[in-house]
Amino acid sequence: MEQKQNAGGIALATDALLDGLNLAQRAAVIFGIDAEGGPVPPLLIAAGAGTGKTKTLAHRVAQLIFGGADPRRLLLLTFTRRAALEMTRRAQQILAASRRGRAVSGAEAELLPWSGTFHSIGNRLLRRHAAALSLDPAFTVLDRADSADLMDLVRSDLGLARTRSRFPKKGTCLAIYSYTVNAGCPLEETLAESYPWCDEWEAELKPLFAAYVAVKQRDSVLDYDDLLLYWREAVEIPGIAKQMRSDFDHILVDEYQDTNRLQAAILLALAPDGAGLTVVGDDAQSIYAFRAATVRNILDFPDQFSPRAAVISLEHNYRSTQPILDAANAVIARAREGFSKTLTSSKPSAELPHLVTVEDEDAQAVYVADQVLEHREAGVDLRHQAVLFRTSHHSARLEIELAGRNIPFAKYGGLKFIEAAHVKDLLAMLRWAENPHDALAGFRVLQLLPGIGPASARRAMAHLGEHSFDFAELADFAPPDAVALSWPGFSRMMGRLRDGKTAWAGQIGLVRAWYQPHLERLYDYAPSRAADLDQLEQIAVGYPSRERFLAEVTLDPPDATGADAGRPELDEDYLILSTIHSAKGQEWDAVYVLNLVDGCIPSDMATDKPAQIDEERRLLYVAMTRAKSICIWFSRCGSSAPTSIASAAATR
DNA sequence: TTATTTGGGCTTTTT
DNA sequence: GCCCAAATAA
Repeated sequence: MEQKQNAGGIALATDALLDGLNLAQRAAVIFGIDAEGGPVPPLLIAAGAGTGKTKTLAHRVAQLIFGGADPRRLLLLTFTRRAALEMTRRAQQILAASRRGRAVSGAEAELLPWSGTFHSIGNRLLRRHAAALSLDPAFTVLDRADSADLMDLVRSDLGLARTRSRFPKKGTCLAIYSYTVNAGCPLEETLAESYPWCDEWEAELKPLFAAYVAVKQRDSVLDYDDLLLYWREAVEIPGIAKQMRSDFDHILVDEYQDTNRLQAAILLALAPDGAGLTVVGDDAQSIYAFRAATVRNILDFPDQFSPRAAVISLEHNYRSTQPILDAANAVIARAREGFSKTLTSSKPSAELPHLVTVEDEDAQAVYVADQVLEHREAGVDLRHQAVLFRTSHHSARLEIELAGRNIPFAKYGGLKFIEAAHVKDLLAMLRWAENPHDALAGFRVLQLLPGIGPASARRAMAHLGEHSFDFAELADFAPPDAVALSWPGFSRMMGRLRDGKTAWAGQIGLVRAWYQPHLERLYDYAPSRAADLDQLEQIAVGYPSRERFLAEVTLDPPDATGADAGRPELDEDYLILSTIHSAKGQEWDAVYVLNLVDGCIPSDMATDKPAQIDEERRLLYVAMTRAKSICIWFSRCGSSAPTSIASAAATR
């Protein structure tokens, strides 16, 4: 039994912590952590698919804490909140298993209070430092759809609504803007590189984006990109940077291959010499270039520091059988750049992955459904099987087939619960109450009243602005005659949300009581929509304040399917349908990959440049490496171009 | 000024 | 099949 002493004389039970890890994993867990609690040099863990990345990172966290690190001064940045929770859970388990848990968990305080996505951590830090950044600490956060709506409002204000030919739609405008911000790439270049069909609108887009930024500032609203932008701005202010650096002793970043330049800049500012910084990722799984993620971050990481940062590779795969890995390796081997590594498995198998050629989508849907049922008969639960596809609508035909056969399923990566109109209505009321300057929220809320359209809504907001955004003053606004009867009830309700006497716990009830008749008037299927709002209310009671609830729900929306919110009909076994992007980090016994057809994978929109083809290749690689023992791809009769990714897989 | 209808047009992936 | 702008009705 190996024992070390740290400065405080506490024994480090190293063996217990390293139990069940292979050599490379152990090396990654203990790298640079000495018994004296001295500075820990920067480290890159290049972890291939299924190599125990989460386990290794969780052990490293535990090791740090054992070594004396304060878990409250540990920053853990993950790609989703699900990943953050998983990491915390496992670190806690490891600590408990080594009978030292009480030393760190204290009361019921969360083990790692600073774990989450870049965006949610940014949100919290910005509120903390709001004053120094001249930010309103009550700022509200716009989700993707809200941001697009705001872009649309600004566009009509600028008179860009009626143009000779079709102007890019709001979502496209936002995507372009977002890319320029996250990649730090000039508009002209962004258009030429990624949005060539919008090239002719450069002269209009420029003022549009400038106005969009100005309105966000005027209204104290931040979009997703702002959370990163302001954060970077904050770390460029010496006083704030110093504070933030001294708040965290260690920073661990998961899925580093999918971070963008802005995120890398923030990290570098927080840890200029790399001390305490650990990043984990797999360049072969970089699939978010469209969101300005750049694989350069992970490829260039070691050279950011002097001396160079250490790199430890994990190449032993515990998930898939060797034949599946052979096929996956063959796919990725054709990529042009990357740390080369070859995954090996400890699970030999005679069962080869299958490439099934079908006549058309109907045949594909029938075949998948047959196979799913067959595997269930053989003992593989539906929840251990997943169907993966490139774009959300690729599963449409299959969904019909599954419904027809009564096979329960849950779909990830499709519509989010939060995007439903009635949910947005309710959230807009709360958001407006939180931040009366949030004109977008106000605009939406006001138009819920029958008889109030864009023009009256604008007037009402102007009235509010003239009276220092005091909601009590809404009572004095003279609405159109048609609204005269319903106005007092409305203004009273909004006023109570901000009068300080109505506790957060009661606010949703207040809002819902007012909203119910409007819900029934505006939408079909009111009862099922009301049920959604029940669910939202359930989620809301878990948060201590309106501000926390609003931020969390927009930064980490629950799924439409309610899979983890526990809808009763989904408690039983169900099949997983998911986009490949949303399948990241997950694994299933059986995986079916739809539409290995030129135009689908690779997407017909991503074949212009070799770099895009490479990303499609990595996407297929991610899909294939989700499978533990059964992997079935679907190709189409008469579509096997020799250069296509499909043929690389088929050579197996 | 608001509410509803009609017809043309269509780049995916998500924090 | 959904989004969006323009036309029409109240």
